[in-house]
Amino acid sequence: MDKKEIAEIFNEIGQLLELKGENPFRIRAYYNAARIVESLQEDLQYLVDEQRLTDIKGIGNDLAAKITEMVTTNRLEFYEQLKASLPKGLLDMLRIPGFGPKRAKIVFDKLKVDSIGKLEAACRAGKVAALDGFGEKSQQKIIEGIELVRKFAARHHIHKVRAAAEGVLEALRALEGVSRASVAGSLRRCRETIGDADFLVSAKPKDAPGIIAAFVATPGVISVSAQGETKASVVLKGGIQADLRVVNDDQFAFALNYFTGSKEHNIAMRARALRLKNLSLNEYGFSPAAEKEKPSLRDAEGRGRQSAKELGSSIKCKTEQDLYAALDLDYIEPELREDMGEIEAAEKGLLPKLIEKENLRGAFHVHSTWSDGIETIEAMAQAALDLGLEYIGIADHSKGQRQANGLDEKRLRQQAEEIRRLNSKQDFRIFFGSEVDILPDGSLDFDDDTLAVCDFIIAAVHTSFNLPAEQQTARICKALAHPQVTMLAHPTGRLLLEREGYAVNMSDVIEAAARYGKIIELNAHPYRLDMDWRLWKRAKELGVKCAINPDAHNIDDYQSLALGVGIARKGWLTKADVVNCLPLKQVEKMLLRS
DNA sequence: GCCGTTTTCGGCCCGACTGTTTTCAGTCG
Repeated sequence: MDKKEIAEIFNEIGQLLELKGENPFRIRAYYNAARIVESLQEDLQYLVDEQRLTDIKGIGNDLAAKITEMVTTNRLEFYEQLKASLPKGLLDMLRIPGFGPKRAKIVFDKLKVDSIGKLEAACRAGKVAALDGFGEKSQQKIIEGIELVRKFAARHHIHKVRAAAEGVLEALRALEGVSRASVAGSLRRCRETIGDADFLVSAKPKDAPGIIAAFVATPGVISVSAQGETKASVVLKGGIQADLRVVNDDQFAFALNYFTGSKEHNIAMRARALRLKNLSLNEYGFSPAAEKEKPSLRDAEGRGRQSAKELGSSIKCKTEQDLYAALDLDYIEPELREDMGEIEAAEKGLLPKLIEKENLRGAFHVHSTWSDGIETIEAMAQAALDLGLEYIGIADHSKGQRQANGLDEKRLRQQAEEIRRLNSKQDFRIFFGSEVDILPDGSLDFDDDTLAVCDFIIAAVHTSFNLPAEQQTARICKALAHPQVTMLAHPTGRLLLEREGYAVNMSDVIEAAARYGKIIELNAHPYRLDMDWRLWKRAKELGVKCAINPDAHNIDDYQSLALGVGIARKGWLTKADVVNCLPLKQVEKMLLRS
């Protein structure tokens, strides 16, 4: 079993234990282990062989034994038994919003409901409302939740959520009484996919209800899931869940930090506040750590909450920078907040200076009317110049892409002429490349003499998506070994290709790129946004360079470069890691060398 | 199930909202 499979099993164990009503801390240990294993960089087999699993924080004797069992025998007895003890459909039901393990257990015990289908039938028959702790409203919410699950099963692509969020944020900023407003959550952290869009606003308490009311009435809101005095949840067009919180301005930095997350980063921050300063940290501020038997904050209707707020004012933080400083940490950019080493690095002053959008001086992988682009080379070059870039790399499709009007050897040489002509008459450099198909056996769509016509070659998989992972990986690694290949296009092509059954072992691909000194493209195109940020972190460690490319087929596609930079930041990439941050002269040198 | 300048037990982050309660449990982030 590989890391991903093991992580999935640990996650599932966590859910199953929740359904059984197990100790929540034991459950957390499994979720935690899933995350740790998935992002582990060392080879699992080595760790098992050398019995070093327990050296990893969060993995004790028990989990180490379970990992060892999975690695060596390809199964886990404990998991098999656990799974067999509960009906399979129970896990599915947890995907229904507002319907967690406790309720799943109740409907199963009382009504023998063990699937989403049966749950829906029971709701429609009015049986769920009659249960203790349930009612008409819960029953209706479950029905709506089931509809939502069916309609919008997946997380949303960040391009889509960003576009929807921009309008909402603008509307919030324009509201009477709003002093500061920001997006938060995974949108701010720049995850490739987003579960829901989080918004945070600061305002005087008296203005909060009006702001909430305006938020739920924002154009684009199709339904309201929850509406309180300081918090509301809605569904935006396209099925995007959006949450808003309103806080006082002196709480804004704390709340922004809290709601930006990640959850794991928050937990680490709170633990640090307790350990180092004996302070309790929440979304409103710092407060002295509570005594052992803490008085119930709920009892004294309102007063408890108020006193917590008063205590919170003991250390003021106007900005998140202040907050990190209060915990003796350098400021941590939102993209890094995954509890993947950023806190340790911030403590030691070792955080990298992340790449900025302004650092980009050019972009490779631009298409034109020569293949399937909708603009001429000249128009694409002009648009790039208007954006402040100094160069682009044209890379139209090779002859294998017939449907995309791929260029054969003859047209490729004609295109070389055209680009030479354009370069001679304008003060902007166009590099001449080709997006060459990697054939199923790993060879390239052009012979070496033809490849030599180009300044650079982007190798790309466009066919045989459904090869077994091992074969797919070997195919790509073979192409990377080709001396004339400069970079690899859309290495995972996740969002487009996963649907086609595309599977590739990216760790091997990154290692091959390191071995042969090849560049890996970070494809920022909306349909191809590439590679998990953990993989970019790995690539950086191995010294593999990245090219943030728009895969542009029209002028608007350049806009996605900004998002590409966000993902690169998430992978801890700096200017030095990204080849299109290089000035023109150095790019020329680099391409001539290869 | 993990962890330990309070280490082999007793902790483990914290609060809002909802719907069902008449004092709270469940869920979510």
